[in-house]
Amino acid sequence: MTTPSPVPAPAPAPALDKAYDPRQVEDRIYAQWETSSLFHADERSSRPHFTIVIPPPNVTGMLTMGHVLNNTLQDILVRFHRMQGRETLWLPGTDHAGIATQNVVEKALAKEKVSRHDLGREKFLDRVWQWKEKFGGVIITQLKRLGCSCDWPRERFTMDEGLSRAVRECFVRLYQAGLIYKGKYIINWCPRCRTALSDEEKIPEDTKGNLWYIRYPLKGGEGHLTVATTRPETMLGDTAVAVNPDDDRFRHLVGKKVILPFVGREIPVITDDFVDPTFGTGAVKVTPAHDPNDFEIGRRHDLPQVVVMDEAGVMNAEAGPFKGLDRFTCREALVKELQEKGLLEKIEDHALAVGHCQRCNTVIEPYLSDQWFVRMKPLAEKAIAAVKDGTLRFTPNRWVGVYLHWMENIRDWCISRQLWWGHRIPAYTCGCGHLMVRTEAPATCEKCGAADRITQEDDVLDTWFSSWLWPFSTMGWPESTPTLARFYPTDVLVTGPDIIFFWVARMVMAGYFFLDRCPFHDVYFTSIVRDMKGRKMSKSLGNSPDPLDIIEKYGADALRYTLISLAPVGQDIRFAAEKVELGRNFANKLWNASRFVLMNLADAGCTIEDRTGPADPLSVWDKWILSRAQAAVETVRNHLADGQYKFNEAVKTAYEFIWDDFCDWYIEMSKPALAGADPARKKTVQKVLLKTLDTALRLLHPFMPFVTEEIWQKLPGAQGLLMVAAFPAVDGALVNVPLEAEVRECMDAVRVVRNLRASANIAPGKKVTVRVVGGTGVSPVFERYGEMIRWLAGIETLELVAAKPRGHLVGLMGGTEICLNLAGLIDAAAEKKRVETEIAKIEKEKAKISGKLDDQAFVSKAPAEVVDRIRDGIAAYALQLDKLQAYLKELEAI
RNA sequence: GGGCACUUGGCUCAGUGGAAGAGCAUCGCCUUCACACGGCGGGGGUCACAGGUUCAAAUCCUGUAGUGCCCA
Repeated sequence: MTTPSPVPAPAPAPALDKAYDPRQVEDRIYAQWETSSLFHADERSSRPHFTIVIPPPNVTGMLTMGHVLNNTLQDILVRFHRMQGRETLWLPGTDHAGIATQNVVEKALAKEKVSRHDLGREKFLDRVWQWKEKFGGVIITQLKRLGCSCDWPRERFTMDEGLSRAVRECFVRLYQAGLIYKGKYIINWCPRCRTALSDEEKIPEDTKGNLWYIRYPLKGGEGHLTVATTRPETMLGDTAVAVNPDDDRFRHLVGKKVILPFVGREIPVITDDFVDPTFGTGAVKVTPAHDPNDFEIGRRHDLPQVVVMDEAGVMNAEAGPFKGLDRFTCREALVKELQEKGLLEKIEDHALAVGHCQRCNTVIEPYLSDQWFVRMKPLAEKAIAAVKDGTLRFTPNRWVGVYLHWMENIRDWCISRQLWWGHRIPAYTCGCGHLMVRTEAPATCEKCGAADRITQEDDVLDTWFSSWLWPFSTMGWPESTPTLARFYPTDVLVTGPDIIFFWVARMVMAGYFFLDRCPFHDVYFTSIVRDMKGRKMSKSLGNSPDPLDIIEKYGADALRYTLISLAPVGQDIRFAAEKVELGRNFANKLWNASRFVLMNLADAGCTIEDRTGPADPLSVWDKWILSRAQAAVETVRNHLADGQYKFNEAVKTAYEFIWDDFCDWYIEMSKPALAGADPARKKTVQKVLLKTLDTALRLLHPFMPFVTEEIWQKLPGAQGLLMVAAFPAVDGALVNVPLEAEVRECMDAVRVVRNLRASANIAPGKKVTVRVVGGTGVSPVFERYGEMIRWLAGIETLELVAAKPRGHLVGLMGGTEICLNLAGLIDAAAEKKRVETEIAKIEKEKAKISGKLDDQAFVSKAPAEVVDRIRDGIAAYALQLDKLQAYLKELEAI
């Protein structure tokens, strides 16, 4: 008899619907979680913490498949650690996305036929804020649909007051440290956005262009000097022609002057090491105001800088006859004119990488202008060391190379943007010319004392200038808050490799500079979600399914499961919405297994708190599933450990445990006991079923939180919420490896019989007679576990016999003949064919390994264990062949 | 031009030195009292190609081809 449960018998479990319907569950469960306040991290808690800050999505953004993957991974980690009792903070928020947001609002204004300039800066910003309040942050709601367990009351926005203060503080400190400067340099300019961009925001695209060979007439004489260029329109801004100092072809021209066509300027022929004598003619035009290399040459030779176009990419007065033309129109017109004047020597095809604006894809113009920069080299040192000494770990590890290459060749960061939406640069200039960098606007000029002549910089800062502070600005920095003290540094950053420079690297630098701590110890770089043709998902291609539609159709758990199982570490994913059926089917399988368990628990009187003990007559099958559960728990824990992050392996383990071990085998094994006459046995099985289901639900919860929570709460004895129930730990006492091997043998026996049944087309419900040849001792599993084998294989009579009976189909388990009685009704021809195929297959396998033994080198050098295994294998095959051939002879005799 | 990754059954992908795996698709049987979003069983691959290391290579090395990404 079992020990009576100390807890009063719970009410009979409610019957589950026949199929799982996520739409009836998800919103309700999420509301339950949210109102429980269990997403909230308490900074007063003394438990060890686990912290993740969300990569803040753009406030204009909508949930994409990329977000789904990224945030599901974070949620898995967060839920996994929360269930282990860590004080867990997942800090959410959104990013103000300067250019993107300004573009969106400007587009809306355009419909009213208003430009931002019509409104003026202040009114425009009011409109942006209005827009943000109304439409911004839709993505937050969408993340909730996904099941994300963020600490929502802590949600932050990069433009909110606290973070803006952090940005100003950061700017001032860097300025005071001499790491911020302002100056006239060549920067990347987007003529459509009309702002400067950082090097990282310039996207190079391979383009088929041309190389134009242009003749510059020599001053005061006959002839000309020919230069080759990919951008002829910039010739209007040329202030020199340069050749390599070692190039003898041009030696006689150095120091002479040439006349710049169209504008008539006399420009010198100079020498500079930068010039590659093998490119074009070996002579290059020098345009210091429109090319970064020419800019450097210009500085070395003190050349004038002539800007020939305006901020919109339209040629200005310096362009002479081409004034007022767009830069591309100008190119065409200018080339045509050159041709007519006989100054165009030739045109060659030339492939080159043209920079495009990350936001609007307009061709970037290298442009001379006054901008603010951060000196990066000093910041990079600690960030390099962190990765090299293992303080900071990347998964997959290969991104270390990319990171280090960028860090070690780091260039100064252009941080000013000619936009309105963003953090305005906290620099103030007095009419007297004095510059003041302050976190708050100075009331009077510290130099001349004037109060009414101070103006703030018009420009705003690069959006990433606020994002790089995200891991600590969201926690209240520069104040020293309890949250910061408790939860910084964070643990893991989960993000895409596409923003390794934009964000990851810069966060590391900021973390060290401002807090002298690496902001996280692990970075997990996610896969990129592509369509089935391998193309990146994008709005313009229209190949990105809306995750919300998928959630509506299949459920959030299904989407989470499918994406995770498709995402091996470091590999891109090919995704199609139909694949989510995988996850839906799994959720349904789990639902129905639970339904079965709950239906069979009505009279059990046990709860999930009950353990099986000495009083419970545990069968081999009970012990088997409990042992399998330990294996699954251990594997999942290992796969999710720091530095592993094998999410796909982890979820696969849970899947196989639930589907294969629990559903396909244990549930089937439990049926005889549940229907049997032995109440003690039945009670034990009920306990094991409940226990195993409980473990399975806890194990799977981080991956599929909704369905597991919904089911778990229906389990007898479940108290509170699964999301804070303990994650399973391995119970070593339940691990039984030899027993698992024995059960595997039973399964093999069952499979052999099922196989024979299928080949003879016997209906599943029809019971059969099976005779095992060899009598006692040959195959102990039949003696010991005959009862279960009979049940699982649909056998009425199972006998051990000394000799192979007639009129039976024969199958082999190892060398043991398993014979299915067909009462002589054998389709001899079909059976002969089956056996012949089988023989051929085994012979092929045998031949494959036999060759090895003939090789002396193998026998002498390979480990004995390997050689033995091959020997055993050959012997086993030989035995099987013997039996099958004998059987074949009998068949032929029929 | 340089670097990184990938190339395994029809499709999508696991598998890092010892007898080729999963899911989907496909074929056969079954609407059996958890589940047809299911069960049982089957078929299907000289692991891109060529060399090399090793007793042994899908796995390690070199090269070639193709694909993708990053950098210049």
